[in-house]
Amino acid sequence: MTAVPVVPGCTWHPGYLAPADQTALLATLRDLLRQAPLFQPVMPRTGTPFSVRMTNLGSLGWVSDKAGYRYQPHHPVTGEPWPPIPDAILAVWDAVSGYPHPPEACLVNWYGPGARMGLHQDRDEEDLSAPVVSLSLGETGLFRIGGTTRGGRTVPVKLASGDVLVFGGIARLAYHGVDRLLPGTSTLLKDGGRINLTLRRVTKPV
DNA sequence: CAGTAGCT
DNA sequence: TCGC
Repeated sequence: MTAVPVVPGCTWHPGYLAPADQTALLATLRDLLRQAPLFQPVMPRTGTPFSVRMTNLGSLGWVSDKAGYRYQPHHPVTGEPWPPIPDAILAVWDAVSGYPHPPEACLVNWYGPGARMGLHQDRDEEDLSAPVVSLSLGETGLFRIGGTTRGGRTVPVKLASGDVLVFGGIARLAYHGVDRLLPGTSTLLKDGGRINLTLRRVTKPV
């Protein structure tokens, strides 16, 4: 498996998932999205909506609303527990994370045309010793990752469908985001757009 | 168009 | 301040 270093602590696995596996995973996701529909998060305090829609799988899911960022065990709209993380996704974590405990959260970010994600840190987890594992499906996203402070150099990565990105260790708190999508770069999603699955360990294992 | 300041 |  190709492992491309991006910045120290961050490794890119281009084409990790074969096209047939991407199609199968997408079918699984579509089924799960019926149980845990996409919702539109908003920024704390201001209520400014995100341009991505999201949902979660796993025992804990990341949400953002006017009260703040947090992990919670239930869907904010339906009140139902998040569906379990499918085995095909857990297998990716097992293969690339180097972490001996399963992820608790699989954040599903759905990028429609024009959606983006400003530079930010993932820092709402209690266990920062586990890496963040990201899996891309659909159109290529212009991803960017830098250091642990704003204002430093950042490195662009074109994350295509099937790519896996891992950032942990010194890169666990790296600023990262998605500038924009490259339209027409994938036919996996009929209407275009991109799905990003982000796997995280939230609590410290007992 | 990338990167950042500055906003509320 | 995971947006603009």
